Amino acid sequence: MRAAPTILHLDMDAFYASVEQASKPSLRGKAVIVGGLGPRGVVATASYEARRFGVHSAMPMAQARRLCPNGAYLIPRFSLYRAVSDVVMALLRQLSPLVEPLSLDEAFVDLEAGGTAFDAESALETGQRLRADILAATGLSASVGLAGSKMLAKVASEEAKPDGLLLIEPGTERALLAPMSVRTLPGVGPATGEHLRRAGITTVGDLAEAGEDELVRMVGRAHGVGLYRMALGLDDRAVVAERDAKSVSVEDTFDVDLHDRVRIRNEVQRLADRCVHRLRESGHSGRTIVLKVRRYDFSTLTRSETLRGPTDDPAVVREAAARLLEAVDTTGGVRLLGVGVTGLADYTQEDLFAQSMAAEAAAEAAAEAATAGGGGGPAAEPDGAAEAGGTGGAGGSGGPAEPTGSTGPGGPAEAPEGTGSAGEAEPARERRWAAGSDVQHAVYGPGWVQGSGVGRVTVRFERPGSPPGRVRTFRVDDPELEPSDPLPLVGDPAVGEPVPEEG
DNA sequence: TCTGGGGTCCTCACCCTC
DNA sequence: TCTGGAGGGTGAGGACCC
Repeated sequence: MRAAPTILHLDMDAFYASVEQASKPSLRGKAVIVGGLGPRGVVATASYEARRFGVHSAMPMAQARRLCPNGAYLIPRFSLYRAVSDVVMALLRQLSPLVEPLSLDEAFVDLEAGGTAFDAESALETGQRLRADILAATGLSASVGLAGSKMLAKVASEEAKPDGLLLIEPGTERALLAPMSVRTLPGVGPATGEHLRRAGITTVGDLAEAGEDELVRMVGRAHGVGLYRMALGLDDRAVVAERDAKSVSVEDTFDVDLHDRVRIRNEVQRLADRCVHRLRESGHSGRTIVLKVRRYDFSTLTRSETLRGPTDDPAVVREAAARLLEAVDTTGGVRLLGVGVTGLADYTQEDLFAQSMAAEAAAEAAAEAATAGGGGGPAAEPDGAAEAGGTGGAGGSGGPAEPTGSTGPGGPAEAPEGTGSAGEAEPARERRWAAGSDVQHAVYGPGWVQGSGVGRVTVRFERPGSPPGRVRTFRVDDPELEPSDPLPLVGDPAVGEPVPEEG
């Protein structure tokens, strides 16, 4: 029996760029590129207009600017994207409790589990209604794929893009997949694609013909078996609503390579603090600390250390990261540093310590209450507190040090939370306005920064739903100009108001 | 003007224990 | 007592995804 095509894959079209176009009416129909604007930035998303110039995600910004010199280049506004994503995910959850978000703009939905679809016809209806609902709620277009498995639903939505819907009828999978490039399949990236190409395998049909044994020989057990099954259109992975995070990390690429060892150490400490901040926000602690270093030549290495128990203590993570850094040669320069924590838990070593102390205290109290002078002491060592002597860590630099009893609960006061730059008092600095960011002017109202430089900032005054607005230029320190929060794309009560023409 | 950030999963090597 | 193999934990790196 074949599975009914009731797995839905939703993919918002050019999400970040589309949100920017919806929020900035003057950019509709124009090439919009969202990404890092620094000297080492890359493209996160390009609008379909920009893609016509050859711009695509993960491309270096400098290259994008050469290909599309007249595009609008904007920094990402994640808070707005997250808000829009929440609206979309809520619509999906009305269809089924089994919604598996993959990112802000993508998700799988098991329609059958939600009772909203049971065959091709009802699935198509649901998909069309969903696209209409998303458009009404956000003003954005989405593509929908429907099939009997996650892999095929994703292939379908990819084929449906942009702004389309495609259902893969059960029984037609193999014929549909056969002529497609191997790169269509999830898990086949540039390296595997090239590996297969050298063996004369370029299409999904070639993969199926090669056979499982050959694929396992070429790309390894897990990957080979998976590829072969996908080539046959087989995929029985379930839609999973809740996934536990497995790691938390932060990293920074520097505009220019760092050479100064002291500066590098300081950056690692800052990253460790940021990482712990994120770790705590997510309600986790972790046992393995990972330091990532990308050197001047783009070679990347990681060093890790596993502690005896999970921690969310900034001092412990900082010390571990510092120890790991000591073992890394940074001569020549460092372009990226990162600190991460894996082996996540929802308790800490300190919790266990506190538990064992409480258990001991209770045992002592009980013993005292009994006051039978025998004094056998607490019988059982609480297993959380019992620590085997050797850490068994081979090789490494001195073995993992203990999670410093000295930095107990509460953590050190000097740990800066968040990303703030070194907390020295600085003289008043020229205000900086990032392209694409939201502003509010006392006279002209809401707008966004189109560009800035030589002491001037250019602002376009428009809002979602308004006609394209006018551009005005101000001094960067104009007191009437303030940064502001993004406006909602749909349902902004002020949208009816005209944008002031003259001031 | 080369190549972000935050993840997941897999593989391999090495060491240790049973 | 010695030896070999299985299997787990750890550390490092690579590929991939959005």
